[in-house]
Amino acid sequence: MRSPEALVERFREDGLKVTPQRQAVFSALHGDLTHPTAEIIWDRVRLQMPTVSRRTVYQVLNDLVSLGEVLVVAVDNGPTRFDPNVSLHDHFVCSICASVIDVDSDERSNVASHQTTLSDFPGFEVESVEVVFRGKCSSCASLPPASSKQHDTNTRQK
Amino acid sequence: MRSPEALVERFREDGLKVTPQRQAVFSALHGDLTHPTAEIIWDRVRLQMPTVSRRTVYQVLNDLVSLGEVLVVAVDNGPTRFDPNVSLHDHFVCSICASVIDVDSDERSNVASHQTTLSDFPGFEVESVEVVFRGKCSSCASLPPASSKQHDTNTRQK
DNA sequence: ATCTAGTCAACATCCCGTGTTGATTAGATT
DNA sequence: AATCTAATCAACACGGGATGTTGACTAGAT
Repeated sequence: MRSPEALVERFREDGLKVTPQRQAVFSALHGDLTHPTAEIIWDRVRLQMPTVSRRTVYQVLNDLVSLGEVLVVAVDNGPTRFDPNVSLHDHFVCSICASVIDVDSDERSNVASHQTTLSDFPGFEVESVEVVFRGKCSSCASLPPASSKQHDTNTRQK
Repeated sequence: MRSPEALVERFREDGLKVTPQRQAVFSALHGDLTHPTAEIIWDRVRLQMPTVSRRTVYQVLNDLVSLGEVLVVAVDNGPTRFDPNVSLHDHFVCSICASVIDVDSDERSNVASHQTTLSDFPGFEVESVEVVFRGKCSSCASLPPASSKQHDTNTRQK
């Protein structure tokens, strides 16, 4: 995602109005590396603009995705997470706290070779490749040394 | 996922009863490479057992996931998809028809090097790595040569 | 034959996201 | 400054997916 200022340009060029609500979403999302949900962004925007509607924030986020300025991170079954970082990178997903962390992949040359593998599938058009690491983040890995239930995949934090 | 017969053993060993409903889910899922949703499995089971409840099918699927016999595929925001193939493989996701296709990855040695990359994150415990390819499957790539809307990311099939 | 886990129906509830409507506000442009 | 029109708002309803609840009943496992 470009800077809020650049997005103002972009929106104007596309004939979209530059409203305070949209700008508030721009700055709420700018530089965020935590892959927030729409609800989180809404909460954040309301701190500065208490009357903004949920609908509008969802709308602006979808607009940003449609423009390719923001990516949707699809790594779990929870609510949609948004990623303003559209440059090439991977993700680590903590199986305990569900946090998503960026992983700069210097080894994308290796992944590129995966694309070669897909040439076994004639007619398929590969547009992107993402690598998802799963496991425990440093916080969750150090927390409960004992009392580890096995296969507790039904547990989900609220 | 093991064979329905082996799962019968497994369930008995774990003190779980081997009911016709559970066995029906076993065979409905066995050898399925299409990553079906719970609703699809429910429909399939009802062909042979019309009175089975939705609740029970969801329950059995969760049981299978908890036992590690079935994996959950988290590649989009739609309903949960189940994968009875627990061996090491990757996925291709069609951005048009949302179908998920297995990709045998002979290059997992490359991906292993990604795990090395994560050593930059002290304290993180990587448990699994998956590669997700996105693009158009052969069917969807050949269908509409013209009339391509740009950035139509809001469109979703029912 | 008994004990108890499973199952069932028929609800309700929750979450996430979107559709609707009609009134109002306020960018963009002239 | 006036106009046109997109955008926003409130206050809803709704939809899909999944789970919780209750109480009665069924049927594995021993």
